[in-house]
Amino acid sequence: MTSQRYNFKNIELKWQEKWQKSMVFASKVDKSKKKFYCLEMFPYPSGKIHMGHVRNYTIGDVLSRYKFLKGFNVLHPMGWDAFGMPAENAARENNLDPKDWTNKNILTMKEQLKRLGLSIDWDREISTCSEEYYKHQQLFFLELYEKGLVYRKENYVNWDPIDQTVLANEQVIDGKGWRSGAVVERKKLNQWFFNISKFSQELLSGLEDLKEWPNKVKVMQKNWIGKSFGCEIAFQTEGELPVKEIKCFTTRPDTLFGFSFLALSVDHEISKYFTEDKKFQAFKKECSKTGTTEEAIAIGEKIGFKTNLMAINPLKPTQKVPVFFANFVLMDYGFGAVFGCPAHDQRDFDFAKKYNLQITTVVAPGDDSISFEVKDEAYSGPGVIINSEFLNGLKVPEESVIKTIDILEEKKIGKKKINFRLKDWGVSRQRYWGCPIPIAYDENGNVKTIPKKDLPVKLPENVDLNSKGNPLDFKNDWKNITIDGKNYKRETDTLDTFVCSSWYYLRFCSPKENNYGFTKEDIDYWMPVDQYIGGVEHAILHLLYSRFFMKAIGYKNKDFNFKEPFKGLFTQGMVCHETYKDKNGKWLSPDEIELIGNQYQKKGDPKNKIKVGPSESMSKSKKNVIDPEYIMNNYGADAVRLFILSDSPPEKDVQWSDQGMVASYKFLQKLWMLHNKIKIKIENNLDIVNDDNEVEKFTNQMINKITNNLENFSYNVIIANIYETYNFFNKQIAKKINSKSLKENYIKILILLTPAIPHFTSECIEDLNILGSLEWPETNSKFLNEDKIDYVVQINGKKRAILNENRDIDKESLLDKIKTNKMSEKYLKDKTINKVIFIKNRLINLLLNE
RNA sequence: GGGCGAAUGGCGGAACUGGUAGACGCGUUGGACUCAAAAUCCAAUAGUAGCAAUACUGUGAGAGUUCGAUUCUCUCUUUGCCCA
Repeated sequence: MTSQRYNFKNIELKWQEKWQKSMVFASKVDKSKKKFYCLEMFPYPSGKIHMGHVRNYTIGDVLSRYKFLKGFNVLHPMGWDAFGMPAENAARENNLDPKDWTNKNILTMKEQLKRLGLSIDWDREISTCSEEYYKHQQLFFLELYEKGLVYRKENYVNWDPIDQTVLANEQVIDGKGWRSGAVVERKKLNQWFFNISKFSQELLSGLEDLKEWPNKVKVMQKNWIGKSFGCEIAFQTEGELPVKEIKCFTTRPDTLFGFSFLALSVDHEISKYFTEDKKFQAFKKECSKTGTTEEAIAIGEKIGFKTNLMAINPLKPTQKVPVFFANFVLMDYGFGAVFGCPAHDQRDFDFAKKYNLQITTVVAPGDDSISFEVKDEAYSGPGVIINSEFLNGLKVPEESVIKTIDILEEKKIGKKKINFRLKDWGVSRQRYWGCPIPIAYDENGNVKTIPKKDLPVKLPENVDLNSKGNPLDFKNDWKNITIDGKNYKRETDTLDTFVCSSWYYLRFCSPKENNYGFTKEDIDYWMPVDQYIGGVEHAILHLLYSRFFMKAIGYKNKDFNFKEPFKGLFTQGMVCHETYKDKNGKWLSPDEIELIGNQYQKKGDPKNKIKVGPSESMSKSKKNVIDPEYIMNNYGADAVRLFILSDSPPEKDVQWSDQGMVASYKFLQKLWMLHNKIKIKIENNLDIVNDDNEVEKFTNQMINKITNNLENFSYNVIIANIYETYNFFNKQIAKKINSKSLKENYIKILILLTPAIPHFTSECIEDLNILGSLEWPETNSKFLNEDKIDYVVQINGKKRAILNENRDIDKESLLDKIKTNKMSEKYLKDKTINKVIFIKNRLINLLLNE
């Protein structure tokens, strides 16, 4: 006798053990079957899983299980993005080894993920901090170096002068170090770069082939790559310095008659003539205080340092304008020099106002505004060129830019040029907990690659994490090496963790291959990833870097036969919760408060009234988190899966609701009761009725609905479909019903529910003694179309009646039916029908003469 | 400032290529069971008027296309995200 209560604790554990033992989710290359590679972004092992993980992996699991039941050979792996700063910080705070901290977290989180009942092939588990993983990455680094895609150059970093360490952008808060509070300086360091900009055009064009990517992600990448069409102009200069010309890149050569100054980056090569100039050095230091982001430059005050050089307007040689160094010009855009046209660029406008430079309007908004003059702010919109001699009248922007470039080329003043905003990828991190770079330097600082046979370069253990700066710098026994009898010092920077995540999807195809990161046979079969699922926060960097990595590996590699790693991309929304602050403005977590009447107060402290804030993405800092482990222990994995899928479409944010969670739990209990009732009817062969196809019809319609909703990622609607199914069967079961048909269709229904609530349906199927493998049910189209249809009858476009009539009825017959219906008395009496609009099997609209 | 979305009951959200707006869930209300409560079950639930059948209004605001618009076009408002 089945128990009346659904005991999720025993049942979920039982099935998780069964799945693991029988290795149902183990995947191997099988060319006779169609493959499906489903990948969710792998987690950072921060300690415990959070609701965001639950949502991400539940979505992926629904898809994997569906494809599995559809007969695909599914690859659904999981691993750990295990290098990175939090481990180093946590280890320092708790006096631990980052490795131990990380591995402990991995064990915890793996258990939690298993507890969710995911259909993961755990045999393919990888961890990026293991030598088995990063040794291949070091080999890739050397290969890319050989192909000329890796190079070293000096670049600015955020430098914390107290901690003597390099800070990541997110560690700089209001211009100060997050830990020390010291004012952050810009400092130049030698760093390694991946030449991603070499592929700018390819990365841009490749977006067009990504048909199954959300458009917004493609737009974001496109903007990030930032292709602009413009012109390179060499300005002749006069002055006391031995400088004859300065090259600029501009997208607005058409505003050249509005030229009023030339601005250089403080790192421009001309700055070498100012190394002795104390005022310039002070100015340069001042510039280093403003951030390097484009936004900081746009908001910050524009300051300049006037040189004694004058630049000549190539289109109007009588005009000579001053040359400045300015803080808003960056060396890595164009040539580190821009020409200033204050009337039509707000940045230039602000600068010109400050230094009292000429502002000449050269674009007017329309033909009728030739006398237009820029006054309080720059005008950057469309219009026509004015005040520009032979350029006058050109339409901005569609003809002005191109025609001006033609003229400049003809006069041999400028050259057409395409510029990309995308900069090369700096991969050096002055950190311990990362993949070592397989490079050493001789005593003169020359680069020596570590011989491939000596890989991996292992990350040393027992380092002193409390030292200032990068601990590897102080690890002399590791740092000093000899290669072929010569002494070298190792590179002590480690690789950006984005490198690790740029190829992990390949490693999942060949997780145990020892000689190389993957085998060709494996990736030829499994790649590309058919569906990649993760947060939109990775829309730019991670996805762009991964696409680059694919191209870099394929570069000069004839064997390589695919270009894009992720065929389909799905970006899921976040899990949100209200925020709570107590009377002192301190954040409180949901379990620290209680509702008394209409007012929240702190538990055990009735005087402490709580202010409820808006719902925001769950975050530790705001304490608005719900612990998945607590939820799983109290309600079970299937109930959490059901809830997390139910309330919002997966691509949108979902609002956590305790009531919704409880409702999902209760629903499973109800579903279990229903199962028991159905089971009794089936087993006892009750109610043998011959003429009963209601159940069959409903089931077939539901197969159709759920299948379509699965294909469209409408997972929230699937949950509604499950509720509908319950409501239907719960009504049917009270009636006399054909047991044989009930059994056949109920099994199909259980399969339909499996992607969402796999433990539950597995238990039900076993409970009915159904043996053998299960397949996704096919729709019998004969049940999809009802024999009778509710026809909407509209009079002058307004719904007036619904007639239940035969399918495929023709216009005239339907009209006859209407005329004999009682409604005609009310609406059609004394009126003439002017026109009839008839949509087959749907609607009829009668237009009357009033 | 630019780009891309979004706006539907008290709430989360459904609605295939324009064709019955509000599926499904939450909440609320009423009822059953109970000494009572919880749990469970049943019913109602966009608004207005009406005992009711029913009628009118209604998908952020305004216009347009159409026999017909939540859906398509334009303008505006609010809001989210990304870039600046």
